[in-house]
Amino acid sequence: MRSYGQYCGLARALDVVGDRWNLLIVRQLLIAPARYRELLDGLPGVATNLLADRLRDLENAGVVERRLAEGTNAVVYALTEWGAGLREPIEGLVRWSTPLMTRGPDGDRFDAAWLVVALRALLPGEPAGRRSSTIGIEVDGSVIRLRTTPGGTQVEKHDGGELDAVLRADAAIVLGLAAGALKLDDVAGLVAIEGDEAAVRDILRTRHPAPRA
Amino acid sequence: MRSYGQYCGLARALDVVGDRWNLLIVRQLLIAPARYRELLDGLPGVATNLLADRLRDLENAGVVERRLAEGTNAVVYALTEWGAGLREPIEGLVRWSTPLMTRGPDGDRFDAAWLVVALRALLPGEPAGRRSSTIGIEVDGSVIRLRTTPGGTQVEKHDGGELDAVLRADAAIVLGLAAGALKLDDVAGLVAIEGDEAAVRDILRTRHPAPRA
DNA sequence: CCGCATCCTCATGGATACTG
DNA sequence: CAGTATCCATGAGGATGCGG
Repeated sequence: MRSYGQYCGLARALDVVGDRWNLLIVRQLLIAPARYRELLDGLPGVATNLLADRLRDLENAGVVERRLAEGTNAVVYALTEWGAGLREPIEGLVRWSTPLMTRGPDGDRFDAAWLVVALRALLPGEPAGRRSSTIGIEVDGSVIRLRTTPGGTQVEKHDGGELDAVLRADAAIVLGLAAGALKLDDVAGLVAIEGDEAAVRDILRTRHPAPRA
Repeated sequence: MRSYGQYCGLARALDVVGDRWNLLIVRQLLIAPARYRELLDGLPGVATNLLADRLRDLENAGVVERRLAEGTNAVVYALTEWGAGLREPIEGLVRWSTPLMTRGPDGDRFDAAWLVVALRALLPGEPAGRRSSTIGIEVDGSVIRLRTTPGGTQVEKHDGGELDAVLRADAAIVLGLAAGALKLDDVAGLVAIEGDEAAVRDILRTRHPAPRA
């Protein structure tokens, strides 16, 4: 990218990550380190030459690093510690975007893994006096796991294990609930809950302040 | 801009503000509402047709609004309430960028007004038990004012009035101090302080956690 | 002057085919 | 699978024009 040529933190940050696709690549790596092919699949619409270019740029800038998967010679892309620091501004953009998400997917593609980033940005408000629980969010067949502890809420892909409850709904409903734009009782017919419903209500209670359109 | 076509908050946010120059325009309007010509001057490198295009885009998206200056028919651009919500992700990017700023302005252009955004992003950590004070930061002939209150720190352009102290240094030093990368005693020869030095040290004490390169 | 609109050139992005 | 190479469409950047 052409540099803005401005001695300003925002301008220099954008010199590094302002190029098209760059922050979406970082989003994918915030979910988990990934192979080239996984990135291609998780970034529908990207051209393969662009992905290769951007990964090189981000590596040279110190945002991304190539690792070798254990034993094999397979390359795995991951964020450096500094690159992982982009989580904060990215979460800020996700919170800011909630008015853009309420109209639903329209024709846009969707990948349930993106919810790992979005729910983490939207859910963990002040850790009110909550009890610990583990609930699953099932969207589009995939399950995201939320683990509530007194310190905050962990959001991960679910890879099996015990769940106190499972909430099943489509993406727009889940995001609306997490952002506080929807109340569980308002969309009762569109949501299925199995297990400890009180734990689900509890986890949806605290959140960051949401912007208004 | 071409939409990413992804039902993801980050992607939709970037559909709105991811285009080149957009976030820098928002930066200028976070400093203060501005006329077209002021934006042109505060955004060195932008082409005038691009600025006009982007302002139209941002207005259609609901980020920016045109106002009429009192009495006159002069157009003033300002952020909507939603647009002002971009302050959080922008401040996150500014904090993330500190490793990029320590090498100083190379040949980059600089405008002291940009410090209003940067210092606000870097300085207000937890409001430790500090006393209230008003200090000026003079960089490049311009003065920024920091008003410390128990609730936090205000950062504004200085338009006259009482100051408890004035710190004079160049931009890289000021940013290094605000980010915590520099200690006042380490750069004593490069900084001039007039007035209540203890108030200056006090205001530089609390800040956000800074990322490492 | 201010607030844009037009025109032109060139760098970048996007889609697809190809290679180690 | 993990990228390169190629070709074409789009958009940025700069100069300039023009009405209020």
